Amino acid sequence: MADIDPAEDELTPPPEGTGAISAHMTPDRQASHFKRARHARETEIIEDYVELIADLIDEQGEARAVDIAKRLGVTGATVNKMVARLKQMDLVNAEPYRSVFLTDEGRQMAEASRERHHIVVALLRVVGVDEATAWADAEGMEHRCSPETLMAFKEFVKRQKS
Amino acid sequence: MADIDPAEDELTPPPEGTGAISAHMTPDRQASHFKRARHARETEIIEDYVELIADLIDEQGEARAVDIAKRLGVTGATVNKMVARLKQMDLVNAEPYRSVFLTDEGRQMAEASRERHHIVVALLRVVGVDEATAWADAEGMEHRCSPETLMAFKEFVKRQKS
DNA sequence: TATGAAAGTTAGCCTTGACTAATAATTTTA
DNA sequence: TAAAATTATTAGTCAAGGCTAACTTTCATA
Repeated sequence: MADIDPAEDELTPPPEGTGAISAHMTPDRQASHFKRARHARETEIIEDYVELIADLIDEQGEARAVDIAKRLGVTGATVNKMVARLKQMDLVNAEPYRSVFLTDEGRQMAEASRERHHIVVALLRVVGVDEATAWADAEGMEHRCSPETLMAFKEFVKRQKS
Repeated sequence: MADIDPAEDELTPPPEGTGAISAHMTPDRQASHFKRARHARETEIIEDYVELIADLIDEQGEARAVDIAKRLGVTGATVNKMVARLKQMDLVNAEPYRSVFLTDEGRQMAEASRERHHIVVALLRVVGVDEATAWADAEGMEHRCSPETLMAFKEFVKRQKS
């Protein structure tokens, strides 16, 4: 869990757009995009776990490590370690040999994550991506859309449907 | 650098869609999505470096470690280590204390990556995302779109413009 | 209720991608 | 051309997120 410094605007004047860097881009601004991307990479695994735990609870009443492992395609040991981390972050409650439950904070994260997921799927469907691909691709994309982009997706989907 | 097994279809019948898992989804299929996502996370850093090196070469004639570091927002040491890895992967040519150049393979990857980037930006613009946000978000999203989705984006943008 | 299978835990290892600090090479410039 | 400044390299550290193997606990059932 690292950086992301928000105060990285208003810098040197933008370079003329000869190369691949576009007009509104500066090295520092670009650096902050990459920092954002690194941050997203760090949080998305957490979000995947939390969202999946929510799914399991809603579907089966509880989230067992073995099911988490199965769905994520990782070993039980990995799940165990990760759940410990989630617990430390106060996203889940977990006792040894018992299944995993979400804290309020965890539930909130799961809901948010799930909503983003659905919005991305809806957008993909609207622009012509087939169902299966939409679900597959949304898995990765949902974590990388800013609130602005998600809002735009939502609006756009709504417009298309009317 | 890991797995991704393609042969993960045609499994147990899909569960009834009561919970968050959708009709066409099975644990195994979901697992393969997550495996895909993990794989994407591994490759996207490589792609970011390669694309950036191409940008620098096109803009300034060469890619120096110090510039790569500046734009990526990492230290020189990190760049150094990463360049060594890229070299080992035959994506770049690099000699000690000299700047970095792309191999044919690297150049090819950069072009592909850049094209994806532009398609995603175009799509985002079309659905109403503002320029700056589009560039920022595309940075992360470009690596997570399947060829099918990118094709759909391309088609959709073309349709909207006519 | 004993026991064996299934699930959970723990320890130890590996790779990635970041970092800092120290050192070396190269460039710039006085 | 030397000294100073910049840039590159190397060594060592760290956390994350995987893994396997060995072990313990739980639970279903014979």
